[in-house]
Formats: sequence, structure tokens, C-alpha cells
Amino acid sequence: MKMREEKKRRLEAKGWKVASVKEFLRLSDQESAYIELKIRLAEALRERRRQNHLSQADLAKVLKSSQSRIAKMEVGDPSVSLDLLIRSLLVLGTSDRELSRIISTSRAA
Amino acid sequence: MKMREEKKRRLEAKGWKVASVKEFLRLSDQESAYIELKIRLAEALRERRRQNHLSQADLAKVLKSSQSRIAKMEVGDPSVSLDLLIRSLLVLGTSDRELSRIISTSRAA
DNA sequence: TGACAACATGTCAGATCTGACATAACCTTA
DNA sequence: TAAGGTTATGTCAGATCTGACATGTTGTCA
Repeated sequence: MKMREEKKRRLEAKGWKVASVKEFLRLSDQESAYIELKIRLAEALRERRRQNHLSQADLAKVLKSSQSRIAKMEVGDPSVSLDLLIRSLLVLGTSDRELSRIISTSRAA
Repeated sequence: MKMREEKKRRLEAKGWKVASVKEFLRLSDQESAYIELKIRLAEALRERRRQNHLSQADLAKVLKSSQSRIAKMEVGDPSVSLDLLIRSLLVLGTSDRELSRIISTSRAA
């Protein structure tokens, strides 16, 4: 449990270099779906931030959070929930339609 | 804060009778988007359960939760997070595409 | 009407998440 | 290389969420 958390974590941090989280770690379907979904939301958040030329510290102010929390959000750290990610995107004005797109867009393998 | 929570709560419990959560309570855009999103997920969960002819107690077993928690999920109670709702749907085999559809499908006014 | 199954609501201890702080690692540019 | 701006990682107290239990409500059927 602890070990796997760590693995997930490192994986998400580097993340993008790995084609499939699942086959590498042998996670269950739900687990991998959850993680990959989180990563998509994380990436979307980062994109939005960059498009607006904001630093993590700037965004933290907007979201009433902290720079470190933003950093963790953007790498899909296990300590951040989908809830926080989605709420953050909503605060940034993401529409349901966009959210929907983010969620269904599958990551290139 | 407390008052509003209660209002939201009752509203979500009865919920379906109200056209727009927002204009009734004057919530901010994010707040209402969040609540309405939660309600869509909640409804989707209930639909899935019913399609499978399961009682809330049955579903609780599958999800390793309790009947009362399922009930709260299905009415979008403030005490349940998007995280729990989404994880539950994923456990029930909901695909990204379906999830995406649930999220973007706007509720009839 | 009573009995029963299903669903809703209230509460709470323990689990998990969050903002904040400290600090490290990374990049530019001078 | 030093300084400065940005991002990453570790930690933790307080906030929030969760499963479980108790109890209340609703609907159905005999």
C-alpha cells in the first residue's frame, strides 16, 4: 500500500514518459482509470495556467491555495483529489463541455 | 456558511423540482456548476444501480461502503465529494466516454 | 392495519485532504 | 558563478470526507 503509493507518485511526477500506467504497475482497471483521469485534469490545469502566463504562485492566489499545492495538483500527486482539481478548473471558468472533453480525451500511447 | 450549506442540502435532496439552483440561491458560477455537476453524477449513479436491479444495500457491498453513504451519494449530499462519486462510477465500469457524457449533459430547465 | 423491504437522515470516530511553511531542485541571465 | 524567479518535495495541524451505526420515512402487499 505504501510502496504502491510511492510508485504511483513517482510515476505521476515523471508520468508523461510512460505509455500505460496500468501495464507497468499492474493496477486494477478502476485504479488506472482513476489515475489517468487525474493526470488529464492535472495537465489541463497546467495548460490553462500557462495560457494565461501565470506562475504557480499567481494561480495559488487566484485559487486561494498555495504554490506547493498547485505544483502537486499539476503532477497529479496522490494527495490531491479529483474534487480539488475539478473545482479549480471550474473556478478558472472551464465549462462543462470543456471538462467533458478533458475527461474523455485519451492520452496518446 | 452554515445556513447556505443547509439550503443547498435541502435543495439537493428535493432537487429535481427546481429548475436552476443558481438563480434560486444566488450562488456564484463555480458553486452552481459544482453542485449541478455533482447532481448529474449522482443521478447517473442511481440510474446505473437501478439498471442492475440492485438495492442501495446491494450496491454498498459492491462499493465497500454503506447503504446510508449510497443514499447520500444519490442525492448529491454536501458530505460526498466528486471524488467519491467518480470513483464509484469507475468501479461500476463507467468508461471515460460515458463519464464525459454524464458531465456535459445539461439538465433540462 | 401490520409487517417488511427500500430509502433517507443524523451523528461520529477515524481516515483522507488541504493550505501553509520550509527547503530543495531547476533555469535563465548577468 | 551568483542571484533571482519558478517549480518540486516533505511535513503537519486543521479541515473535510467516509463508513458505519441508529433511527426515521415511505411504499407495498397481505
